[in-house]
Amino acid sequence: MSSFFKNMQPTDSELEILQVLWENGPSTVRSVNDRINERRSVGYTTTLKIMQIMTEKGILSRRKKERTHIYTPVLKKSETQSLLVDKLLKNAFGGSAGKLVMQALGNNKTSAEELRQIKDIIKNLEKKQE
Amino acid sequence: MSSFFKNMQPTDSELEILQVLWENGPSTVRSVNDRINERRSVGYTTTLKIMQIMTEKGILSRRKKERTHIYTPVLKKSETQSLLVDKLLKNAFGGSAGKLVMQALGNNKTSAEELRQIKDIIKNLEKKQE
DNA sequence: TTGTTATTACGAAAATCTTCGTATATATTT
DNA sequence: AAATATATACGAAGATTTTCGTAATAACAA
Repeated sequence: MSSFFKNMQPTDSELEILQVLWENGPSTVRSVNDRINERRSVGYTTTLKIMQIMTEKGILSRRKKERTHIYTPVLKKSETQSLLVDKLLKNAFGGSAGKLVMQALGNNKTSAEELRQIKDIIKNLEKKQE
Repeated sequence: MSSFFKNMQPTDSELEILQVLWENGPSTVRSVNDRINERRSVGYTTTLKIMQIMTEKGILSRRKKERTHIYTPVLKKSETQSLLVDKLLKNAFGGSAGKLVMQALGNNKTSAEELRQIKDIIKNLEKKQE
């Protein structure tokens, strides 16, 4: 991943928008704003402004499609998630992924399927450590 | 945990200070600032100000000890970590702890000991699910 | 063509964060 | 007691975030 993004730290509002784009794919401001308004009330121009700023920052890109713009996240979902996890790890868990994992597993319900997947990952990691 | 703290979202600077307090126990501004200055240069009054604001917000408490103040985090380390994990979970992983865990384990080196502990946790969770 | 609607651009206000300078108070030292 | 050192309080500047209102632009409809 380009080192340019190492310092990307989306704000809460920006993350809210990214989530919509991850779920729905490339979208117009209108569409994103409608989606957000299902949960809380925000003006159209507010969402527009934040998406414009995100574009300036390089978090989103856009292309003209007839009279509107279609916005797309520059980084893949997993890349952004990775940056966020790394940041939390560094800022609150002294870099220990294990501690973070235990906290996440302990406080939340995780499906049997996911638990199985996690066990596979651990198995692979242990194999590497030998 | 009191619902009062559900919205506590320490900023990066605040988290930096919390980390020092977690590691060193209740401390003076001087001591925290010295610790931070081992890694980056910040003025004493900057640290003082942030710790004063954190006290106003209820993130820290303080007591007078002779001529200085001793600051202490109001929440335990694990409680704050839990809040931060929950927030990241909600904001970036659609609530799926499994996805977060996989991301954290995949991108980072975790000690054999920690992997063992995580397996224990999973074992217990699976037991509960049956 | 003239009015209506949907979209983007621009600018600005309010809130918060980060930083530090200066003033004040309280010890400590000479 | 006067000078020095240390700590807190206060305020303010600059940056960023969040929120909208208003204006300009472009498409569409009557």
